[in-house]
Amino acid sequence: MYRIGEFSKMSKITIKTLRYYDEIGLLEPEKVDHFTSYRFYTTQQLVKLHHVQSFRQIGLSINEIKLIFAGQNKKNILEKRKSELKAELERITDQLSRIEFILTGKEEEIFMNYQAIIKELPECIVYYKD
Amino acid sequence: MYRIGEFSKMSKITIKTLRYYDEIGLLEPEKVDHFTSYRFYTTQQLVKLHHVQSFRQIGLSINEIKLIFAGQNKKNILEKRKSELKAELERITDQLSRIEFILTGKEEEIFMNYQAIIKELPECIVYYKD
DNA sequence: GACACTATAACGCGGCGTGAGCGTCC
DNA sequence: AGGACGCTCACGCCGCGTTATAGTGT
Repeated sequence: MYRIGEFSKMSKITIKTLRYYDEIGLLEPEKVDHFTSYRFYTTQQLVKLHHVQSFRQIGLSINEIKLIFAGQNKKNILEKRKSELKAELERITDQLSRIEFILTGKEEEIFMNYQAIIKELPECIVYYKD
Repeated sequence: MYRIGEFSKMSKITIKTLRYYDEIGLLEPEKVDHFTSYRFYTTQQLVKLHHVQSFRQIGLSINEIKLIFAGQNKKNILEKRKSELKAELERITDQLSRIEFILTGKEEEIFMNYQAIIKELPECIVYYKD
């Protein structure tokens, strides 16, 4: 039985995070002293916490990790995360190309034309598409 | 002069976001009626808001956008964002390979060995590296 | 008077970090 | 008795979305 500080050092998870995981019911200590409210952990929790860490490392939300612990199909959740990551990948490459676009100065020209249009049609529905 | 609802439709930015941008000083309306507190926008704000949108689209934080409007070196901020995106890219490829690792079932074996070690050395410093 | 429009204020989200202000162990 | 350790609130972050409640315009 380890107290929270020692357990924190073993797992390299901050005390605050451990208390948070307890609060939300993700990882509860083996025992809690009724009088002092001190938390006590065992190696069992260490193993589970290690699982939590590896799931966090691939970007699963805490709720998703809870679902896995509750017996939900792990493969489905991982596949879902995989498609999220692919979407993120697209977003990032899109953002990178947009940045390049701006850095090469092409955006300035477009913007100037754009202002010209607005000056020409000050009350028009240039933007208004619905 | 457009009221917030019309301006929202023109820019396709929600009313709530427009009010938020006003509140934090990112984009203030041209005029605010002293009596009714109604906000009034012009095409000038429409142009600026368009800029905000394109900066948001590349993932800049609102503070960074404020800095650009305040005259800070735009190129530096964009380069900084670029390096952040490259870091994100690495994180994503790492997460994807970790997921593949778990999905191919290799992780189970490691985990089982790991539990065996813990059982053999229940009070040892297996995790304790510092 | 109905109904669309506007306003402010306060809370929620995720995953903790950061204090304040206490009690406990050795 | 002092210092390291533990506890429980409660607020901060970011970029808004979501009610709730009330005033304004036509």
